Amino acid sequence: MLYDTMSKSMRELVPQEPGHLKFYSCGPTVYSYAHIGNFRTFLTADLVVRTAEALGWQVSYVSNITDVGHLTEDSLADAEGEDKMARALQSKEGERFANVWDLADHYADAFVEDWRRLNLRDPSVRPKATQHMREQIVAVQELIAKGHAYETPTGVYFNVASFADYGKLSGNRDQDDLMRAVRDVVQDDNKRHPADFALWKKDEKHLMQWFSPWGWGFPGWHIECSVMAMRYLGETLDLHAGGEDLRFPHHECEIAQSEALTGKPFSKLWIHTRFLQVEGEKMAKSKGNFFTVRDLVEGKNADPLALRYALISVPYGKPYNFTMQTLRDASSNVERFRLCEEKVAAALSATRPGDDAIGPELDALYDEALAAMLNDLNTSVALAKALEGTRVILREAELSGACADSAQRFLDRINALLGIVRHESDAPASNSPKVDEARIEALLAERAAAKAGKDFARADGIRDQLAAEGIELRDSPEGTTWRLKGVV
RNA sequence: GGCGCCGUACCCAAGUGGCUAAGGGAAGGGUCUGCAAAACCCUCAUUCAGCGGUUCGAAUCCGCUCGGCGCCUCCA
Repeated sequence: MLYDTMSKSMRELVPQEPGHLKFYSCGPTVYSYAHIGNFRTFLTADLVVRTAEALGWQVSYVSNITDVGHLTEDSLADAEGEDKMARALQSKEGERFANVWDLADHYADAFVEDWRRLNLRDPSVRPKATQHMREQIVAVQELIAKGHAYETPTGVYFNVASFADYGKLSGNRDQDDLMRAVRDVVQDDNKRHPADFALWKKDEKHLMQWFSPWGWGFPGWHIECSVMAMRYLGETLDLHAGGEDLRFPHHECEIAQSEALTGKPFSKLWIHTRFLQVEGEKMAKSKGNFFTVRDLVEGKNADPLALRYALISVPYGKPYNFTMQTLRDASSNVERFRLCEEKVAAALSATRPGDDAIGPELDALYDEALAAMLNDLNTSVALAKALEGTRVILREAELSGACADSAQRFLDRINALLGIVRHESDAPASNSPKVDEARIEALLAERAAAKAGKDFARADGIRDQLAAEGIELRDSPEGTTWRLKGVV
């Protein structure tokens, strides 16, 4: 069950081909590092995939990378390269790149790195817009042939008047009304209707350009997703996802193009992830509350799993106010899973005799977590059930071998569903801590000696010293371990 | 002007007609510990922004008021 943005109601997601989900999720434009708001949206897609897989479905999951810098749709076509990527190239961070292509590659690679750090499943296909130029040109030609598009001196435009359903997703049916409200709309006199949108822009000065039947230029923003989605998933998708801002115009335009082309529904269901706010305000660089994944993970030593936990802790359909406190809360929760992993690993090798006292309870909790995810991805409840499971595991003084097997199964299944127990990819889990491990070991040895000699003042002194450096000690009968605490 | 969301304990937050209003964090008490930390156990909303209404019954439905927020051709 998912909340479908098109019908504005809860609808059951039923794949056209039983047990095989065809899913497209709009990816980022790679002109900068992706921020945590971007990732809330991609995390939603990830959870859809994981939930479908938990059901035993096969999932064809396509998530694109937009590596073409698009102009504002209504800007004049002579925009002198003033698109997002060109602007990024001219910015301070962009100076190190030789050209826009290098810039796009760099940020695309960084994006995939962050993606894996946050434990997102790799899509079946991660197509790039620049690698599907021919298909885009062909699609535009077809739209012209079918009378849904026309050429002007500045480009090729989709004729909105030719598609009666335009506005069915966003509710923006009254174009005059829309025009009245929108400020700063630059009119292009060559367009037949203000709402017509570009399929192809003629521009011989653009930093990225391709040759087409209409001369040199570049494709409109919306056409790439239509083309790539249909190329890999067929004419009708089961589900299409994206951020709430994409509902209009991007997805509205995708529908118009795709359905004009095929005469078939473009997607059965649509879901849109609400925007993330930070410290009560919209994220903005000027407000100082703008965070990329690497800002938090590298700059603040945040555990990537904790960040993932925090970002999925509120269901995708609700507004979410991200704060540093939320991240700290998430850290202690993620720590619980880690403790369980250690405890279970130890119990597995100990193979103590005894009954499986916790198996049925854990299985029930997993079922409840899955049921919550099936209910419009209710991550709050799913996470609560997962946490209750850790309590069940941790409250046992000693896990029997049978209990350990059950606990392991629970952790594996929870991790497959929510991705919060352990890292799944080979990507570096976190940055190598900038600490001198040998020195810490030496101090721990000294402290152990001090403790043995009842010199507790010295022992506590060492503990305080390390604590000041963000290193937390834990004494146990087996000895002392240490770990680096995040500084968020 | 159009479309839409939210207001639940100190904080985050689930619950959308009916058993004791999930879960986490913080806080307080206890077990453990040389002392801590971590872990575990216990405590922590007669009440769901306010006011009316519908109903045998509402945090949940309807209306109004107050407060906060998002999207509307750059944006996840």
